[in-house]
Amino acid sequence: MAEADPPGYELPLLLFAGFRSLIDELHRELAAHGHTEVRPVHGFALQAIGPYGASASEIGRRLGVSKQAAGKTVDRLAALGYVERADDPTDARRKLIRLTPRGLDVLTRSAEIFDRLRATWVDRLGAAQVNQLETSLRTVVPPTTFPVDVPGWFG
Amino acid sequence: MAEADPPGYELPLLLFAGFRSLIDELHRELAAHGHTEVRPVHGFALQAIGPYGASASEIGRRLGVSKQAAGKTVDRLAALGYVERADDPTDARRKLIRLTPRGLDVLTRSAEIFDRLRATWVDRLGAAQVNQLETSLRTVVPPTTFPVDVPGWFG
DNA sequence: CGGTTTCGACAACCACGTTGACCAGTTTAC
DNA sequence: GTAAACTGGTCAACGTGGTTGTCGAAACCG
Repeated sequence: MAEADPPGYELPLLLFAGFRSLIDELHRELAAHGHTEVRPVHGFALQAIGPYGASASEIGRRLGVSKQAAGKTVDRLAALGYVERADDPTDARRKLIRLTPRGLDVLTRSAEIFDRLRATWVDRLGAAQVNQLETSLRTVVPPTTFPVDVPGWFG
Repeated sequence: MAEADPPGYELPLLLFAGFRSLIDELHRELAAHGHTEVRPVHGFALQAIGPYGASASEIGRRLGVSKQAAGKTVDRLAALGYVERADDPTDARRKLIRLTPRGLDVLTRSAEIFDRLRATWVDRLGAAQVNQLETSLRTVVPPTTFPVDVPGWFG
């Protein structure tokens, strides 16, 4: 006979709880390495800036928010010492946002931490299950909302 | 040799994209049924209120936010017509927050929509895969952060 | 009874998003 | 080459969802 399917609302809850547990753990670890002020939103922004820098408008487009919102986030990241603004010699309007060493540090550390976190999932589920989980998700998530285009939808 | 594991950051991104795609679709459908103003946060709050009602402080505790924040959310939900405040005859301090028919409607509709959404995942992945995905997640998410205790972490 | 706790509300504040407006600088079209 | 159109960054006003602190009224408990 048919297996008793759980109610549909459990799926989003589980996805969210899984995501959240990873993000919470990430920020616990980051805080333990001196990055106590950085918040999930900042991580997405730093990722959007990337190693080569970007303009505020570009960041906004990558994140799916207005350039004004991106500008505010850059203000905040600059105040925290994660990025710095530099004039663009080829375009006097543009300000190039670049990661500081501290900003780069949070990015590389995040990558390490995520790798370690994934490894703990492999420990508990096995590599096959984790790969399966990833391929399953990859086939159902609409590619347009991936990889960035993240914030703003919650509030 | 070892299979090439994806970088660790892909896992949270996939989880989030999966969650987000479901929530986005939910709110598209709700909007199509007249619930155009309700936001994801409100859904969690309505769920926390439940069919028997709750006080604002209780809602705050269930959601993991302050009673003041819960009170503001209740204000908004009341303005949108999803809940109403009633005096508690057994405790003159308390105000009982109850779902209006409209509030109940959004909840029952959400349940239907989530069921339908899960069914589309089953169509694309097969029942076994979806069940597998759910059991995998169930084993790795810390039970303390489940099922509620949701908002406030992002901002 | 009196001390402590709890509920709901008010105020001030913060983080992060939105629009609209504006200037300065760059591109494009004629 | 100049005028028009577009683009980048910033300022202002506002909305929403959080926070803490304070407070009076009601309930609980010794």
